[in-house]
Amino acid sequence: MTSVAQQLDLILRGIVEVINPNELESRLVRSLKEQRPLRVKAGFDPTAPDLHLGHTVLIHKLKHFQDLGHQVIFLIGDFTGMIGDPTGRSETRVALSKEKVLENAKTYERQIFKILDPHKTQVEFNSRWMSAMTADGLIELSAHYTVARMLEREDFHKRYTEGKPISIHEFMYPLIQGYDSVALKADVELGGTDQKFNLLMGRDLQRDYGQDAQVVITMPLLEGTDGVRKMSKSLGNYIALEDKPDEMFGKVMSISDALMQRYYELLTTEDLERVKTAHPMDAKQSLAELIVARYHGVEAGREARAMFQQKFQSREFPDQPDARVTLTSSDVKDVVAPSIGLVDLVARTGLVPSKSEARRLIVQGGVEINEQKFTDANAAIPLTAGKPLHMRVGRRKFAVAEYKV
RNA sequence: GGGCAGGUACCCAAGUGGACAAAGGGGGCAGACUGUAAAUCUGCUGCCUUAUGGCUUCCAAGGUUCGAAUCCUUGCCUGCCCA
Repeated sequence: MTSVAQQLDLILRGIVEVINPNELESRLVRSLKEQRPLRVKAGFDPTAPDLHLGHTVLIHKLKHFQDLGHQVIFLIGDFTGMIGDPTGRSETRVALSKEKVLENAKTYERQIFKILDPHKTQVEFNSRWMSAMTADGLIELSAHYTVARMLEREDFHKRYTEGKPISIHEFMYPLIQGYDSVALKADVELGGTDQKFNLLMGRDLQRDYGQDAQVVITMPLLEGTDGVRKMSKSLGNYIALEDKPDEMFGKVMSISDALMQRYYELLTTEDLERVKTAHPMDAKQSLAELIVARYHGVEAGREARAMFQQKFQSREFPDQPDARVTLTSSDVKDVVAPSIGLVDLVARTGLVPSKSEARRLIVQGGVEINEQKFTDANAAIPLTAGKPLHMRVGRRKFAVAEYKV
């Protein structure tokens, strides 16, 4: 086994905070002495099995522990996911069926095992112990914490002072997350900096339940593609692990140079000094290729890069368009001189949500056919069998429309 | 349980009987500029058959009115104060 100093070196890389560092060290010492791996836990929401790069900051840290021989626990908060939406607002979270939860879990595994070793990872669901808990147990659990302390949590505090609604059950979130640590006898819990309150709850509860308090390690939140707000699905600024290679590549390329540095720092082990001296665009392409390769394979990474260069740097029509449309004689008015309205043609590609949107796009100069810009929405496009139309729809979408008699 | 204030488009937020598909901001999309960058500037941003056109929107359901996001009634939801 690796020495404590070496372990700390890897564990502390890239983290924001350890609570508390001395405890971490003594646990590692004990673990080494007793030949007992630490139980390292990180929890994930079951409703969004669509993992994105933001999540991987945490998963990579789990991987570090795993590589050091510790027991990694990937906890799926299916029970917490079932009781409601913590951010309040109007959208009530739909309760997930057992089948759906299992399905989501499968999806999770498919994604996390691109990073973690499936044979060494313990996947848990908190419904395992929470569903079995009686109302008595829940009341007892709630008695371990006070409302005043609950309101210390930043978002609760903010909402409370701003007069925004907070439902009672939202208080159960941190409580249950903390109790998960009790149930799992966690030695370490990892989470984003925004999870600090919930992570500390685990420490308090473990002490109350007669266990050693877990060590808490917080990781930075990765900014989304907008470069400002944290990466999240609901903000739409995310790069999902299961994004198609081209899409993933494109999203990475659209980030700012400053953000690129950040991505290199948190998502790779590349030398940051070398990145700074490289041409920003080359560096960005290399980053994009690296990330695509990690989740789709080396070959896919190379292809995505080539495709990108073709599509956007050389402005060539891609080998694989985003949509293909086949038109037949039933789509045209006059079979002798077949043609189709431009708005209809664009709408038919399915690359715009409505005909109004198609019209707007055309008027604003966002549509090209065979490298010629068309801005008259009412234009009729003549069709010839065997001569497919190569269309650019918006900035980054391409379609091929073919007329067949 | 009582009193008060609210519920407007993806989000925030104006509007308090007709000129409202509804100000403004954010976000998004497009154009220019570029390195598909970012920043900046400009435009667009409910839907539909050609549009000086039609249709559906302002929590929900009724009602008043020639006409309602705007007034009335009931219901649902939220916050504050009192119990």
